[in-house]
Amino acid sequence: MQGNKVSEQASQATLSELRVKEGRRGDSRSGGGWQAEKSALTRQAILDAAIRCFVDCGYNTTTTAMISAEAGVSRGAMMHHFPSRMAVMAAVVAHLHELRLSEYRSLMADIDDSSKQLTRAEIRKSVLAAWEYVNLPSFVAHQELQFAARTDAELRELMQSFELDFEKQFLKTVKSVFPHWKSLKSLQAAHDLVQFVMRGMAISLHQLPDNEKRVNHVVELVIDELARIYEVEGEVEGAD
Amino acid sequence: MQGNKVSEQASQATLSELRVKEGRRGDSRSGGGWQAEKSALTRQAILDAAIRCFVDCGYNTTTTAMISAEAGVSRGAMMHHFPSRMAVMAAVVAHLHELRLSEYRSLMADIDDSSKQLTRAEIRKSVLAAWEYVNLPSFVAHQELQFAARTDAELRELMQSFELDFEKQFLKTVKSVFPHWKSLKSLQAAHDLVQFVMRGMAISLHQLPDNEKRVNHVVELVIDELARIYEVEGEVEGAD
DNA sequence: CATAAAAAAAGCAAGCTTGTCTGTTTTAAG
DNA sequence: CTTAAAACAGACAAGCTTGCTTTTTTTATG
Repeated sequence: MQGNKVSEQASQATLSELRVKEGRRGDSRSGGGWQAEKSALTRQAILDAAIRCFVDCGYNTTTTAMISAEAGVSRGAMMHHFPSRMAVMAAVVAHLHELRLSEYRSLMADIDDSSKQLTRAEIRKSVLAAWEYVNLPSFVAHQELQFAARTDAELRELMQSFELDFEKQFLKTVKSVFPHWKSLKSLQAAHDLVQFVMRGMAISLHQLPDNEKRVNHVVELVIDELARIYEVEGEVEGAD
Repeated sequence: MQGNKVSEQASQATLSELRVKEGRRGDSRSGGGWQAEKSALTRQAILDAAIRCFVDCGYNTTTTAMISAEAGVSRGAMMHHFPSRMAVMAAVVAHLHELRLSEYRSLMADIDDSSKQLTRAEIRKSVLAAWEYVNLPSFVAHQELQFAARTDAELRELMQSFELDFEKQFLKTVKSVFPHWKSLKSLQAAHDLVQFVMRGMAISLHQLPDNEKRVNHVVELVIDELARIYEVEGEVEGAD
């Protein structure tokens, strides 16, 4: 039905390499348990492989065989860790939850915080960070899941709690980066504006011409608008 | 794999009704050819059914059997009109191209045009029209196609020319509604901003809480920004 | 009415995906 | 060394989807 090839051998070797890196036998100086460690290792390999599959082939067309091949493990081994396809998806959802938060925080960490006043340069950095963020594999993979969840009740229910928590943590991160933005209401709206624009661009850019110029122009508009919001409402405490 | 039911009998009867409405036999007073008309009728029924399937079950999980059942025709009949699954998709793409343009123009037609100066009320109307637009079944169905096209080369190539033309017609419509917006460059950017935001909201709103309030707030921000852009650049001819 | 063509309906084989089942290897423990 | 459990590998049947083929019905035409 579809012929997207995932990275052929790029990551097949990863698991093996990690295995030998750990010392192949009897070398369980790691104390606690080499078995558990190995188990966690293949688990991670499967989860990472699933993310790559989502990015390259999409959620629906990703088969269990595809994931196991990409991870470099047999289907049997995979079914041992995850008894069903949906079990893999559930684990991926949880994995992406942490990964995305971590990556976003990392991107936002580059912004000069704790300055007394919020400058336009910092706003710009945060918008560009958001743009980088939606171009990460983790975001694309999550987008595949979220999009599929629209018409997949089981997946939707599975993701629901994670989505809620992510929203909370996401906004929390923004607040910590912009502690001088007083009005929570306007900050929420500004955050939403940025996220909506970024998501819309991330989807549209795949097959549009001149996307770079258009994206840059819209990014500038968003920066302008954020600066305006901050001026008007951001400094006034209890304005809402 | 997934249990979304499309409207059970809502549209099964549609085709039959249309058929009897036309007079069942010998009543070919329509002159030119009842056969061709009937053929076009089932064709339309299949296309409309496919759109409903996309909205309810998504592109990937929509099977040929699903479409034919929803359209109220046998799979054999469907294969007669469209020799393969992808042939149906190609026809749907072409159909949606016209449908979406028509619906968007209809939504934008409510705006008081030909007024000498662009008012904030008109800007508001256009933004709300864009929001209505992305909530139409036609848009959702197209979004399913476009999203699937990211990882489906065949579908992507199929849609490419339509996407380009749609962009052109889309912007053309905007220009005709806002003839007083002088700077084409800023109009393009404003249009992009609105589209990106709307697309982002349309995707996000499916599983977020308080979406209505948040959407409304962001809509207001976009209106503010558009008004600002129009003030700054819109009136100045040849500013770009 | 007869005939050819179009349209519609139904059946069938091939391929793919999932989940389970059985067998083998590796690790931990006595 | 032996044994139990975990991890791994591969094979299998069941179900579904697609596209093709065959048969029947409907329409157009002489």
